[in-house]
Amino acid sequence: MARWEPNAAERLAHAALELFAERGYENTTVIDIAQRAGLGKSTFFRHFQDKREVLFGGGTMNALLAEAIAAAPATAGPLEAVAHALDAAGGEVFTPARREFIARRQAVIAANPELQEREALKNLALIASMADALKRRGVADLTARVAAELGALASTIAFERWSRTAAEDDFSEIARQALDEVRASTAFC
Amino acid sequence: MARWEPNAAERLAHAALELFAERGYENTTVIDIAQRAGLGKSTFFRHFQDKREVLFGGGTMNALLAEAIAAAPATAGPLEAVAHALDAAGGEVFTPARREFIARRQAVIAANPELQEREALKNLALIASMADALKRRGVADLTARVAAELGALASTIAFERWSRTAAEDDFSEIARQALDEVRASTAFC
DNA sequence: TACGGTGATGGAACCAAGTCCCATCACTCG
DNA sequence: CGAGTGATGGGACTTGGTTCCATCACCGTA
Repeated sequence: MARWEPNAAERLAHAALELFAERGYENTTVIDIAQRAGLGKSTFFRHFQDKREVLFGGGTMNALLAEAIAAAPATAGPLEAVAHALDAAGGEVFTPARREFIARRQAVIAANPELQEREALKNLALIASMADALKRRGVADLTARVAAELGALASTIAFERWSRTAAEDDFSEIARQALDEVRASTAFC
Repeated sequence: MARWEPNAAERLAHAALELFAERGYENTTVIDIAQRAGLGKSTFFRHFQDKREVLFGGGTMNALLAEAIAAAPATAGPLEAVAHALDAAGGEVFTPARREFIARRQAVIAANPELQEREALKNLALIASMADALKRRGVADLTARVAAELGALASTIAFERWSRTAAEDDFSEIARQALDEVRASTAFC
């Protein structure tokens, strides 16, 4: 079924992360990445829209969260539905097996403003996606936006904690805890 | 005091907005911008870090909001302090005189993902700046982050409404109203 | 076995963003 | 009037990103 070496995109993403970690994002050329993956520059841009995107390619995250929100029990309030989504993220994306990889990726992003910009935009899209999913459940517009925003904040906080854990803690549990703390904090505002 | 034609940065920003509105961001070259301002490419990059930054240059916003939060009455809670900051923004930045200009700028940004990325990052910095200012008032870390996030959301909503108003409504009032609505919405989460 | 179709690839030519470096020019001060 | 200062102009260069075309590996079919 597979021609040539398969998984070109995956190989490129892997090579890119390696090189970024070794020499930094700025000191790595697209040609460098392609060469390490045994490919050419053209092929790189056939698989990724631009150099940044090679770190953000696996993005089915939006759909995953939206579906999880849609699938939450009808009795669940907005934040409960969001909690459902974070649960799903813990089960499918932020798994113990990927923790190391994701943490290294995050370190690379943290070291480069260009990548932070891309991440910020992806995060906005994620929030919009969650808010839309909530509205489709009949949640009022503004409430949906607030809930999505609070969910994103909880997710960020949970991610910070989870990626620092040495133990193989479950992201879902950490996220639920973070979301509870965030919800409690709104009372003090 | 002034040599040559003064206000090079201002002239460049003005020329850039004109050209972006005329032909779009992507179809405008840095050289085009510089030429319309009567300057050279080198001079453009001497005044702005990159092509995107020409639309975000006037950014003393962070300091403005942080100072307004610091200056809020000691009795004010986190969200009241944030409201104070939005008030200041309405008085210094989102003034009736600049409404038209800012709205056109926003239209250009809305039409281009590259510019949206930059804006998203600036917005993150703004939130961090507000959260820091709140912490310096003794607000608990998490509460500060939540309040800053809610403030940013209120600001975004207020801006959407303000830039669409034909009348010369006061941003501060709209923002206060939006913040109240956001606060109320947290109860339904 | 031979042949054409398909899809992934490689590479060259090209444009624009951004950097570096140096010459130049306008103005100021002694 | 001459030296210093700071903004400018422009050219050479690297890299990101696009476009186009030739190539190559595999597949199905005759």
